Amino acid sequence: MGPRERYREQVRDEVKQHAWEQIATAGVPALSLNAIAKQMGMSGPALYRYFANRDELITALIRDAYQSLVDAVSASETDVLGLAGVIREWALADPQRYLLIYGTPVPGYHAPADTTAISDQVMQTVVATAGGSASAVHRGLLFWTRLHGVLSLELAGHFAGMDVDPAALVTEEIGALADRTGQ
Amino acid sequence: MGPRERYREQVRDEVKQHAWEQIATAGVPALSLNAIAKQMGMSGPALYRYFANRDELITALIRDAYQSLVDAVSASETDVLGLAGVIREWALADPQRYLLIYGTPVPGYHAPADTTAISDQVMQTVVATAGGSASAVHRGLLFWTRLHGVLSLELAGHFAGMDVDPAALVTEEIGALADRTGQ
DNA sequence: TGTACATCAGTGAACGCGCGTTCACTGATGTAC
DNA sequence: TGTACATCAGTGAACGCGCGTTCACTGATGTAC
Repeated sequence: MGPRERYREQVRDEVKQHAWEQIATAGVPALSLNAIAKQMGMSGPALYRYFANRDELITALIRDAYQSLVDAVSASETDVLGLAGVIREWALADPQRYLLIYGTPVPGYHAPADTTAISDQVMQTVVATAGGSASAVHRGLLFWTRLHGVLSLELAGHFAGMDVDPAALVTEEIGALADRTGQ
Repeated sequence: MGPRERYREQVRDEVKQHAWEQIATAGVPALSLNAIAKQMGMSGPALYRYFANRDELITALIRDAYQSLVDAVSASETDVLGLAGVIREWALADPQRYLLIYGTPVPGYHAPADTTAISDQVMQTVVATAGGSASAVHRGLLFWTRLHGVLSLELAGHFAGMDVDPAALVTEEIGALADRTGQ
């Protein structure tokens, strides 16, 4: 990798970093190439050296988000309950990153096929941790729906003023699943 | 209610109807007063007779969505499993209506206090149907997180190509909850 | 029943804004001899 | 080690667009006498 290529990677990373900050502040729809360029002290068109267009930048962010989740999930060798904790921590560490993947889909935007491949990897880890048998696939599915149910309502702020302990809820729901192992 | 007032209501309703169509097509962020006016054969500024600004229109939509859910939920006198079915049907009938309430929140937008009051009504029905005791509140919570877990993943298309029957999942998860009644 | 007046729906022009994206160009940087 | 050339990052101007919103105005509609 020559010096020019290395520089390209650095700038691409910096652009993505600013993109995440924008998403965190005002959501995906407000993500603007011009605004990012301004933040970086560059002119708008300069970014087109690094991303073909706005959609390609969003795609890169989604890919990174999935990859980061796969990494977090692969690195942890625990039981189902531990796995749920890892995923929850990952989501809470950067809510917008979780919501970019599992939040309300942006109408009109279609993720490229290879991101689906990465997301399957997450599911595989879930299934593997849940057991490995045929019914484990089913338990893996329940793992997802239960965790996502608590997590997405928590991140959306729907527990506000309801005296709810989301962490305890996750422990309860996923713990009950773990007890079913071997049934 | 005089004829002018009646006419106002009609136009407001028509505006909201077009707004829902726009949301269904391109999501909330793409909702535009000018575009709605054009669809109705009016000039943009005309809509300001009916809604003070864009945010007030969105608030009206959210209020209507909540109210519609409360109506659907109040009208059905069934058990927990039936209630889950009613809510799921309501969500599937108009996914964007469900997502406007329980989807990824729009950063920067804060719903007025009275919509929170209506959403509490939904929760009350859930709790009442789940039983009525103190632990029923807890079961009501689990009802929500489990149903929302399946439903939101289904609407977001995350079950695509996974050979999943969402209706069966809901039946299984909510059914298991119902069995815990009296514990 | 007919007229006079007040109310209010809707128009068109205008403002300022920021967006994505293209294009021709400058100037710095890396590379090959 | 020094020079010549090709590569490529970044600029500034420009295009067309649609947005939310304000404002002065016209013309129709309902209301009071």
